[in-house]
Amino acid sequence: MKRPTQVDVARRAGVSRATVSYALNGRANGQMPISEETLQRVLGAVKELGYEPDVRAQALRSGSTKTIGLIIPDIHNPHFWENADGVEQEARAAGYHLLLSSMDLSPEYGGDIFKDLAGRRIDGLILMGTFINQAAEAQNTLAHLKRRLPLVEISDRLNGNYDMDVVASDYREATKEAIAHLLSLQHRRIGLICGVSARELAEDRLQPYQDSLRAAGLPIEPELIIECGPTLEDGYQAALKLLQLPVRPTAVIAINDLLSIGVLRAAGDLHLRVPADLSLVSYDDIPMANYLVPRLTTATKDVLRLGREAFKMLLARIAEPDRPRQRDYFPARLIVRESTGPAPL
Amino acid sequence: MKRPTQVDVARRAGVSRATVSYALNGRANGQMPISEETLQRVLGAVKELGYEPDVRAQALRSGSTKTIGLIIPDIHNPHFWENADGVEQEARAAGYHLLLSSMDLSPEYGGDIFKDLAGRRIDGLILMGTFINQAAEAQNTLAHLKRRLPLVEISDRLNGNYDMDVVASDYREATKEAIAHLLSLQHRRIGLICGVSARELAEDRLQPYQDSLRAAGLPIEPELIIECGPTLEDGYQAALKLLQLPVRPTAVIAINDLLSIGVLRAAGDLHLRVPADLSLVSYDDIPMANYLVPRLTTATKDVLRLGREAFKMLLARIAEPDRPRQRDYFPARLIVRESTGPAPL
DNA sequence: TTGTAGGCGTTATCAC
DNA sequence: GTGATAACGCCTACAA
Repeated sequence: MKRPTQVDVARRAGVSRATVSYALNGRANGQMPISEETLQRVLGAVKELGYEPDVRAQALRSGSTKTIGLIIPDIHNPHFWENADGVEQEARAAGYHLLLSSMDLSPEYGGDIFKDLAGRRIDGLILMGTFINQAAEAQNTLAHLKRRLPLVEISDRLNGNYDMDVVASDYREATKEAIAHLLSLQHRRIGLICGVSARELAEDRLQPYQDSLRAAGLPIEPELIIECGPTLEDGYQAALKLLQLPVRPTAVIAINDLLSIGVLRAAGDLHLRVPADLSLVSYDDIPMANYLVPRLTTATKDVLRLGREAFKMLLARIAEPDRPRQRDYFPARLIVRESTGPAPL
Repeated sequence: MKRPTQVDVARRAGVSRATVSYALNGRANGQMPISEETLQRVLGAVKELGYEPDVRAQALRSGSTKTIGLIIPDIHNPHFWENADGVEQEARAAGYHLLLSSMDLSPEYGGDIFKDLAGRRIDGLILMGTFINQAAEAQNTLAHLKRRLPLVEISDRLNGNYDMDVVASDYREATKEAIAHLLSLQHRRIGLICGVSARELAEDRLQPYQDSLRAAGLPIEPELIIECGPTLEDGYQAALKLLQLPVRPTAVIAINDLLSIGVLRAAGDLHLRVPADLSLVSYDDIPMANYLVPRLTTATKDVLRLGREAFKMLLARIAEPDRPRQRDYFPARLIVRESTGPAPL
């Protein structure tokens, strides 16, 4: 069963193809006036035939696909879903589609997305995480990209290397808050579980962690900082190692809530109670964080909003490719719940 | 900066457009032989110019977009993400893209996907969950759809209403196992938290729950069955209600692991220990289930495999639209971990 | 082995 | 106001 095309509609309505096109879109632009009667005839024919414009042809002709790409670092972390949610909400409202790709699925820099956009399938791209910065090769690709494609970054720094639009929100201040919080609870040995898919993703926590400790006159002990991967198991193993140190830390900062679930599990295995024996702070405030036992003390970004703003920015750049670079910053803050308490004696 | 097209490549290589096309695709079919030398010239030109075929034009011409749709019921449940993962893995390998849509994002039957396919943007569609069956209107839409579009269902029943390919896996047997497990632990009051986005999604647990209890000579008490929504908070509230009943159940079955997290939280709030005071069984075996405290006793489907098989089936149907209906069944089973134990006295 | 020509369904530019 | 006609970039008979 073949689908009806504009030609069929035109025939059915007794007009030409061009007229059909005008009747359907031209009106919106207020450009081409169409007589009310023809309009109705066309619309009628459209309905009778169940005609739907072919997006592919439209895209080919108009150059725009009404689709944007979104690259996230790790599809298994709920944190990034929320972000995608925000982008999607806004995109949907604007009539755009979302092509989601995750770095851990397609390791070589979201290969598929890049291929897609090379085939002009997307009108713009939102990148999450400055980790793209790491490799020189990626730098090149990106610089190259920026010339052909509207790009927005959701980042943890306002001024990355590229001259591109950015919606930023970092955990620097929140980390200072967190350390201050732990210090005020008399913690002096504070471990850090640094498990992300790329090192750069953790800079905004690693740095202030060290700074704050130094500022408090505490030593930075390498054995207290564990780098690992981004999975639950990674968090679990890292915590196991950390908590079996000769002198156990009394508090642990895990770099995200997902890892924290692994930490809680490790604490359980070692018969440590949280927060009585061990305090735990993490980041992201994923929906689950407030339902775990204990509820997590965690830092939060308004991640939904971040996504929405990123899309708005992208849309603006699509509309006006030469506008000046935009930047936006949203603060994060610490939410104290139940996983932190006074250090054991 | 305009992108290079086939014409540019042809000019650069000193051949005609057709030759370029043959050099790039014809070879695969073994149809059109091309001299090695020309091939190299073309490939060289492609590389120099950084030419990438325009997928839109290819799609328009060939009628195929190499993209399939996937509709999942609830984007916030990790369980469905894993499923999508399976589909994506297989799809990627076959050079297909995935357009993901979730019922809770676009309530009217994955509106976007349907629009996409109307605009011929997808070559096939995978549906998750027989819940689509519910409304008569949806029935119609679907029957209509099946005529134009390869369709595969990932379902909990082998024989749905439509004559369409299906990859099935239900929790019937696993539920019987679960109840038997609980009964053997001396539980006699077993609550059920039935929180899904659509009632039909729970049939394979609700039914055997009742059957098994009856078979064991136990009454079906309506107050022990709570229906609620699919979110963490829903699970939490439902559990709170259930656990504050005049005569408390000693065991609870939550219809999925996400809800279970809410249940654990509620138990915590009421100072009930799991499994000492309360046993908990759930379903899906999301990655987190094995890291929660306590680790969840839960039923598992090989959900990754389900996704992969579904895609393979879809691909086969795309290739051969009139092949006989295919069905596949994969069993689920119960994994006993730490959240179940002997009933308190 | 390679080139020519026509068409996929739309939209934009002209005349009428 | 409306109707031809030419692109958009690619694929594929068919002819050379």
